[in-house]
Parts: sequence; C-alpha cells; structure tokens
Amino acid sequence: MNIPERTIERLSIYYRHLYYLAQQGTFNISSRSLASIVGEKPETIRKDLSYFGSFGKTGSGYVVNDLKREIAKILGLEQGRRVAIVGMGNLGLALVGYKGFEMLGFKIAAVFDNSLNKIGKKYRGRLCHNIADFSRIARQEGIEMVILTVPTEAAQEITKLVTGSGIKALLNFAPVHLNVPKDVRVTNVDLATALKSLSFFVSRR
Amino acid sequence: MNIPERTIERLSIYYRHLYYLAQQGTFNISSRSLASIVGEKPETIRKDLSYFGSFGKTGSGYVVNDLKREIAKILGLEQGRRVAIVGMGNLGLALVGYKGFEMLGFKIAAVFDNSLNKIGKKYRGRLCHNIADFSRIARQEGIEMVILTVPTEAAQEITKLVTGSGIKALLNFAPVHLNVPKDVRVTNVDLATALKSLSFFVSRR
DNA sequence: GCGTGTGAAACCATTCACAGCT
DNA sequence: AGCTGTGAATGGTTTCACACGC
Repeated sequence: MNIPERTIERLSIYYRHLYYLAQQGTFNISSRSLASIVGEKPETIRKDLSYFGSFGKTGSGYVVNDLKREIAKILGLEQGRRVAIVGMGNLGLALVGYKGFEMLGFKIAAVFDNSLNKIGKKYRGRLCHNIADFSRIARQEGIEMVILTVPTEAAQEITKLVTGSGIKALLNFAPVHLNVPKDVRVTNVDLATALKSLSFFVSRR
Repeated sequence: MNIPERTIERLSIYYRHLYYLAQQGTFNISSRSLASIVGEKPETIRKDLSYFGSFGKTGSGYVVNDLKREIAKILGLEQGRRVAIVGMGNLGLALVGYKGFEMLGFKIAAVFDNSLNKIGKKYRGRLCHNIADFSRIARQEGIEMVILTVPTEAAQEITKLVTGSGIKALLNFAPVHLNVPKDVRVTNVDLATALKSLSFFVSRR
C-alpha cells in the first residue's frame, strides 16, 4: 500500500505528544483526546495508524506506551539515528543545542565546517571537523543523516560531497532546490518561505 | 475561487528564485526553466500563477522582473511587513541574524524575552524588550507578525498574550499545537519532526 | 515551433458513517 | 455506551493534453 506523505509527518507529531503523555504518566488515550492535543481530527489519527496495523482496543483507545513504541518502530527512531550538522553558522549552532533532537532519538554525532576559525573548536562538546574530511568521519561515526546549515552559495557543492559519501537523507535549511541522486531524500526547511506564506494570509484579512 | 495552500507555499519559492534571477540580470524565463530551478513541474507553475492572472507571453515566457513584482503583490510583500521575534534563545538569536528575512521584505522591528539577563541588551542592533510590554511596543512598532521561539512550556501562554494584542499571524517553532482564535493563522516549523519524517524514508530503503 | 493558460482526467488525502468489538 | 478500524464518498491537488497566440 502507498502511505500518504502527510501521514508520516503527522506520525512524528503524534510521537512527540505520546512522549509527553508517557512522561506525565498518562496510561490510556482515545483518538479523540489525542486529536485535541495535536490539533487533528480523531478519524485522521485512526486512519493514519491503520496504514500500519491495529494498535488500539475498541472501547478503551490506545495504551500510550505501546502506541509510542509502535510509532517509533514505524519511523525508525529506535536505533538512535546518527546525524551530522554541516555548517556551524548561527543556525547550525542553534541546532547543535536544540534539545528536541536528542530527546527524540537522534544523536548529533559530528559537526562540520570549512572555516579554519571553527575547525578544531568545540560546540556543545562536539569537535568541529573539516568538511573536507566528511567522508572518512561520516563512515567512522556511522552518520546516516545530514542537517545542512551552510550558506546558499555552498549548498549544492556540499550536497554533492555529502551524497557522494553515501548519505541518503538531508535536512536542508538553505533556500535552494538541491539536485540529488534519485535515491536521496531531501526535506527542505525554508524559514523565509514559511513567513511569506503567512504574509499572504495577513494580506487577505 | 479557492486557492490551494500549496500554491501559496510555492509562490514564495518562485519569488525567491526570481529575486536571484533578477540580480543576475536574467530578463526572460519560461515556466520550464523556472521549474527546473525550483524543482517543480512547468505546468504546476503555470497553474499556480493562473489562479491570480495571466502574467506570461505565449512563445516567450515571463519577464522576470514583472513576474517577481506580481508575486510580491500577491503575497503582500510590498509593504515591508514588520515582524517581532519573541524568545531570544539560541534559535531566536539565529533568526535575528538570518539574512533571508530582511532580503525578502520583512523587517524585524522588535525582539522580546522574559529574562532579565536579556531585556535591555542589544541583539544585532535590536534592543530586547520585556515580553510584558509586548502590547504597547507592538502597537508602537506596527508589528503584524510574530516569530515564536520560546520554550515549549511557555508557548501557549505567550501566544495568548500576543494574540490578545491583536497579532493575527504566528510562525511557531515550539513543538506544540497552539490554540488560537479562529482568525489567527499559525504556521508551525517543527525541526525535530522534519528530521523524523526523513528517518522514515531512511528506514524503508 | 515554442510556450502559455486551462478545462478535464487522474491522483491523493480527508472526512463520513457505520460494522464490530469490549 | 464508548471507541476502533475501514470501505465509500467527498474534497483538494497535480498532471495531462491541447487550443491559442507570438
């Protein structure tokens, strides 16, 4: 079966809130309650889950911990994926310190830059490597995913280097469309674009 | 007519690339060339534009500067919208310095925090105000949109304060669903979620 | 010939509505 | 009674394919 893209995005959101709920000691939850927390409809949640199996109990809803574990399994969060951040500018720096990543099963295993001012320095306890050594260090550290926070002009070139080293998943913060081999997945986070879309809705009021 | 959400998101992306193209002195562009730059299909671009009018010339495509101006008009970018950043943590700090915003017609007119360590300090030349004074200063500065980079626990409360002061557009970086009045628009940027979605695709390879 | 603008078709995602289980 | 799981219906978005203008 073909799973909607949107479903995957939402599963990530469900996961986070189940995580919070588990911390608070909530044991059971219905699709209706979860829906009101995450801002979706109950049937959306049930449908999303139904692509992967039946995790609930009719009459009583879902066991928070079980559902959390199932979603982790679906999203591949169990293994504690190893991530590199490439580009130690303001944004890269903010992301190394972003608690959300580690909390949810990602390990920022290495950081890179091309500037001699930064290489060799430590950022939140992580030694900044020379981007030229990416291939070797990525292999050594078992990096599977890369967060790209480099300047726009450099983004395509560094993408080539990174995908050439076997990385198949990129989270790109540079506001350009990256050309990558077909088997590489890119997710773009475009900060200014998000703001511009909002602007449209301000205009129409 | 009802304009697809996705169309609006893409228009922002077209805009940015038209901006670059104009800088480089490109005069004309076809939907096909633009498509290959932004990573979309030509017919998607033409359809997106068709919701707002006919801006091209059959046979020769679009005049870069004209199309850029039209999209600016559509997205309401002409007025140089005034934006506030609330929360001067790592991420807020990175965003004050993010060139993409100013470049594309947004003015970061004020920044706020609740910490006495930060209030009164300057960040990239902008005085950090006490969040308690939001209402007054937002009015004074003509703030129309808010970028929220506060800790998760504080997000809902601050949202209440901000929307209570008449703000109708929020770009939210806190990983929670914000409850807002119906006439307020929220766009969520969820950094960890983006990474988790990617993880799913790594798993299935 | 090249390229836009656009109805119509195909595709994908959400919502409905209800059978079935506890 | 309460809640899940899911086909069927609806709604939204993308893609196709072609008429028309330069």
